[in-house]
Amino acid sequence: MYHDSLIRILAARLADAIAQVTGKTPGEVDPVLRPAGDPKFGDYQCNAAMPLARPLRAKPRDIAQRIVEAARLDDLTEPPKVEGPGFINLRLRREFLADYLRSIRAPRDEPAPDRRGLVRTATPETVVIDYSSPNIAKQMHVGHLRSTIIGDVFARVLAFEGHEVIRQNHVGDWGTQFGMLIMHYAEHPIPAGEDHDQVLAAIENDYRRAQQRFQRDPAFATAARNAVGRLQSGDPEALHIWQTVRAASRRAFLDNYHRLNVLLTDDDVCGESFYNDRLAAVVAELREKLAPGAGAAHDGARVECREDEGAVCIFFYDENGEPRFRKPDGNELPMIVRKSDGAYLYATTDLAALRYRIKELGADRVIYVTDPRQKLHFEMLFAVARAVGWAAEHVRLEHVTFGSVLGNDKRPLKTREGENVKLRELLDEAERRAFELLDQRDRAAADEGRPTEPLSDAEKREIARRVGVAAVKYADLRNDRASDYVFNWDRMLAMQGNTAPYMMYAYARIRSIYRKAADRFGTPDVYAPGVTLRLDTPAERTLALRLARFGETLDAVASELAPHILCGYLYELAAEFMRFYEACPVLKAPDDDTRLSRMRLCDLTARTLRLGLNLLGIETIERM
RNA sequence: GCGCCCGUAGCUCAGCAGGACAGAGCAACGGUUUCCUAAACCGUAGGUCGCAGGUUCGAAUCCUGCCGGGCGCGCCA
Repeated sequence: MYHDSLIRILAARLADAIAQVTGKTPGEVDPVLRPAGDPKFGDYQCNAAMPLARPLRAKPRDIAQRIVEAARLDDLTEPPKVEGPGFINLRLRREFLADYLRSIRAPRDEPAPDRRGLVRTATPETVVIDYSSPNIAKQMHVGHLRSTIIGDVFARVLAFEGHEVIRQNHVGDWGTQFGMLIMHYAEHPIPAGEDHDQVLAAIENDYRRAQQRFQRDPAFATAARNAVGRLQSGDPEALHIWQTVRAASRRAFLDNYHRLNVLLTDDDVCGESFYNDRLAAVVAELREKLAPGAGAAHDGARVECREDEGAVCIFFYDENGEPRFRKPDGNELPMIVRKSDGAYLYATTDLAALRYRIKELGADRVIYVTDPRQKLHFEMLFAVARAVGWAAEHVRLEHVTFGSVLGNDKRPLKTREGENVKLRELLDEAERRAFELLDQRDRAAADEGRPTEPLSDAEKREIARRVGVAAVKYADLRNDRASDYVFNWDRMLAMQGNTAPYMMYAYARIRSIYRKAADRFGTPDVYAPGVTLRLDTPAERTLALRLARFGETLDAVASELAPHILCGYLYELAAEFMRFYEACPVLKAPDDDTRLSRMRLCDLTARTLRLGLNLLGIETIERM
């Protein structure tokens, strides 16, 4: 059994050797082990020798040679080669690779769901992830897409690694804007109906009308401001309207989440209103613990809470006593936690939320998935949480940002009318296009006289549904989350290259092989003890190596919170499977042993694709 | 003004804890179907890594400056 990732097994051996050469302990040295830049150099390369040349006063190639001589690698690799300026090139032995993969047991011998041989972390943490967070009384649009699906991948991956994940959907369900809506619905009926998204669209429309009236009708504006106060003091009519609007909004959100195949449920909703009755206490605590002079000094830096121009503010100073944040006029910039009129702000709510997450939910780590414009806000928020003592040193606070979705004009994606593209319209369009493509494909096959497995209309609709959603999500996740990306229908649903359908197709091909195998050979047990992996051809070996790297890939995805690394891996895996598929007949393999070996490689590939795609929140399909 | 982010092939993007000639997909051109789904596979062509310096045995990657684009900066969220 191998519980460690391939790269860690190799790195440990090399660290021992480098320690011998340098006279340090293995824990002190970095083997600088990387996947080989070019397959002709091997599978991995160790770049540790070059930087050692100066301190050891020796030629890098000589050092490399000494490392190679000290390293005990013969059970894992072919004899290492020292090449170029001092690279140590490593090529894994076929037997080791086969052995490593054989330690992945049959699904029936693993606890469900399939972990594909990967063990849970030895140091589980409680991780709160704040993501999606739409505002009520408005439909979800592309602006919510990234936070929702990126945050969802974090939730899935960290839970898979064995952490306790608590999802928090911090919906915007409180604020002055609801005064307008309350006044509007005092005079008009609140929309209702079966189609939750349509109901919410109608509410959003009413909201916009109310906003317009707010602008030009001073009496209405005053009434709306008063309505906020009525809502806060628990006036039954105001409360009823607010609750109805909130419930309608949440129903529509849940429909969207379900369709997007994200994990968020109604239980994960913990909106701004949840913190209302905690705000006063939070401000009181800040005033007490961060009173000027009370000085919870943190490595010289200082955070203090005091009144300024009638507002309760928090000021930040660095170790030299200089303000950490400044306004354009050069004066210091505080975080305001209570306005001069006594009202609280979203900064106050966020402070209450962070306190709740650490002190009551027991978070060791809090991850916020929002756009980068809020960077300054979170910098302040985290500084306060540290200074006031809510976040102990071991608690990690992270603001994870993502870029914008752009249209072809390189401006944030809008409809022709200049509105945000609604999530629902986006998914409808994706499904429609996927269905059309399926039809085209079948017609083309018929024209060329190629046989196809006939699909019923219901099957086609289901395939189009899953492919459409998968294509939208994958097209987003495959990009580095920090960078903006240009949204393009044709590219996304072209379904060639690095797209979800490509990987789903690879998966469907494997399932098809297994269906045919069952017809011809019964159901062979490819995980039986006698079945060995024969990695005789280059295509088989390449595929096997990729399969063996799944563990180290997931480690990287989790530690860098980078879904696109998983996308890249799955694309390489699918592409290498496609090459294997062309080069190595499975059902018509030359002999029984080879056939079973290849079928097992196929199943390992299918399991890896399915697990990997599921971690991205994408469902596989048996046929397409 | 201060701070942060971005600039890699015609297009869309990887690579950026420094490492061997800068990778992929799309588009272009050419090829593959008696064989497990051609939503596939193989091949050709295409780049002064925004510009200029610096550090280094070695820079797309680190540092500085400049050019171009975006974002943030007190009672909104």
